[in-house]
Amino acid sequence: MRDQHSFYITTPIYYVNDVPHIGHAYTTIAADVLARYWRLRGRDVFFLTGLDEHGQKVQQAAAKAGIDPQAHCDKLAPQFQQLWKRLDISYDAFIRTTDPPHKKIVQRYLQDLYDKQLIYRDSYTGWYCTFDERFWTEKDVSDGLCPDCKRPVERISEDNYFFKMGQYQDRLIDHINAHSDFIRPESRRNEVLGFLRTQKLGDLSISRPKSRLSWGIELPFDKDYVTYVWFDALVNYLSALQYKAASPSVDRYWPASVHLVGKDILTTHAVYWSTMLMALELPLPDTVFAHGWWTVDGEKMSKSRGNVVDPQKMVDQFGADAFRYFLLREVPFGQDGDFSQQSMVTTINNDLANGIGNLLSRTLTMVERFCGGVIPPKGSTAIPSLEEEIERTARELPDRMEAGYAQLQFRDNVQQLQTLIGLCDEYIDKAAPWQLAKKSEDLPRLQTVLNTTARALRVLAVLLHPFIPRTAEQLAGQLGLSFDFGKPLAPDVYTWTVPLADVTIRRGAALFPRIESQPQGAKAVSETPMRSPATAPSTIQTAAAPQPSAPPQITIDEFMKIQLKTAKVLSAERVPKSEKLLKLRVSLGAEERQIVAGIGKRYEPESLIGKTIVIVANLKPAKLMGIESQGMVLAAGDSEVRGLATFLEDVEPGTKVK
RNA sequence: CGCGGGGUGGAGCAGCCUGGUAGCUCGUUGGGCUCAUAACCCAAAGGUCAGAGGUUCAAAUCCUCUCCCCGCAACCA
Repeated sequence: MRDQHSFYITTPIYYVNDVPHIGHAYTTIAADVLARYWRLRGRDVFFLTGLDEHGQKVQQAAAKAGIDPQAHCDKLAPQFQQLWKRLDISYDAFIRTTDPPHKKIVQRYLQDLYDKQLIYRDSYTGWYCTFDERFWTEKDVSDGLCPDCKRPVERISEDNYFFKMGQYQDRLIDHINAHSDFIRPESRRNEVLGFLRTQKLGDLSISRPKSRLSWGIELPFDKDYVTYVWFDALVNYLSALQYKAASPSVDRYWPASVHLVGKDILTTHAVYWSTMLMALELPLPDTVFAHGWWTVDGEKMSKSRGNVVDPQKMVDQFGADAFRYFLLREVPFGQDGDFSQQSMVTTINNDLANGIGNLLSRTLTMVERFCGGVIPPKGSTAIPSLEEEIERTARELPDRMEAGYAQLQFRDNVQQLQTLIGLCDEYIDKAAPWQLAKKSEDLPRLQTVLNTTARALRVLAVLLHPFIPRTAEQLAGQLGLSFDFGKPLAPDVYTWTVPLADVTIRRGAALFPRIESQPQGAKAVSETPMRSPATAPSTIQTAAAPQPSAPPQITIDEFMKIQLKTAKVLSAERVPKSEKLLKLRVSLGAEERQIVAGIGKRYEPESLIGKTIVIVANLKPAKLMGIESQGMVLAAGDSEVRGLATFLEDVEPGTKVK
């Protein structure tokens, strides 16, 4: 079992078929900040990230591209690795679930559980969605469509292997209760506890027959099956230690200190992974931390909206450090946040350009001008109260930051640093070194002002490093110091007490130039998701990513099976308790129909009365929230209704439409 | 009565558990300074803390009800 000195942090392994977006970057940057901080403090850090490369979607995409799945993965993997490089992610290992050693280890664990009779075979019947790679219950499926992605589901009955997850329910509840830091933030912990207390935890299917899915890790005890993707993926946290790190690394690093995850995969980690570990008789991680999600300009991020934020673009435009800083400073870690270009620019200008950048700039200029470019020793006091406050703040800062990091409160930590910067600005203004420089008898006071500020900057360089590694190095360098941030810093660097004097500064470019133009919103930078000039010669093969497949062509006969008719809306009202359903009574001339339509978000019921619309007249009736719907209205838009089909002329109700 | 989160100066949030002068960031206005990246400093304006009722010497904070918003679930025939 790992000793307290070591620190093992992980990100989820990202699905290789995904295009990297702000969410991937967020988790990984947060992990990097922690890793960098604890390395500086001398802990034995192991930082793992990587890729999940198995599963149906990879298999399909590869088939489509006409290449081997492994080749497909090899093609896509670099887009993540390149991004991490640009963002200065200091991972210690990058795992890919197609690594042969990983596969072996997964198989070993599977065999182990099978031998202990914790995995058994049973038959299962259900509706299966190929796209989502999951089964749905009868209740979930409507009209043969997957409730999630709306693609057709298939009725599948097959034998599968199940992990006896259910038997660990009580033990898991006890564990969560006994370890207040196990699931964080607290609201998430309550959520999981609520789930475990009120629902019976079932067993977990951990296999897929090869006939359906071949791209996976073969079950060691049945060569006709591969393992279910989560079993494969979660084990990465353990397997990486066995072949990616210096031996004996399981002992050295397990259990993990922090699994960082997005809130969407909390259950998987808190429940599946925990029970798997229990079954394997291994200790559970110290903390599973679920962070929030980003919206973009107030809207959900999605491919169809075209507002996916491309981290590469952000780096091109603002630089890696500014992007890193913004993500962790904008929102308390754990909560959801909104990304907008505007707030990004504001933050960069205020905190980085006008804050730390400007403080360094003004300090160095004065050292140059008044002290010949050499940081002067401390002289006599200039403004005792402020000097004391700066010193006290700087002395307390390391401990406060450490507490913040222990709680993963990045934003608080950043704000602490801003406080010190603000104090220094105030101090400079009030002490007015440019006035002191005019009289030689004020020289000792001038020296104190510049020395105090330089010392604060030294502290800031070190404490800023985890967030903005490259800039921190420049900052130290311009101060005439050289820190090797790759290694643990001598403890005294953190202490205010160490004198700083007679160092020749090396003034350089502005740390963060101010951004003057007010760009047009985040969309401008995100609309071209790929192939920016900077992502360079398309080594990144985007064509291999899954494309929405074109619908098959139909014949005129097939179309004629659909009977479309005009209908006049007689009455309309909302379906109680539904979000978007309207109950319409329509006239088809001879007959009347009741239709339930999901257009209540776009239209008020009253506004529809008297309108002539188009309906599908021969659709099999169905019940929606208990109300029968005898047809369907035609409207533009996919998940979001954009407009209702109607006519320029007055048309008799019941007229055929084709 | 589906589950949960929330409504605090123009914007975004903290404070609420453990009642006692309403705080932060941004923005706005006025002033100062000139070392600095039109940066920095100071000051000011701006809030019936969603609404109503209750408990209390005292309520943003505790209790009850109402209204509204946002997730999730159900629903897009």
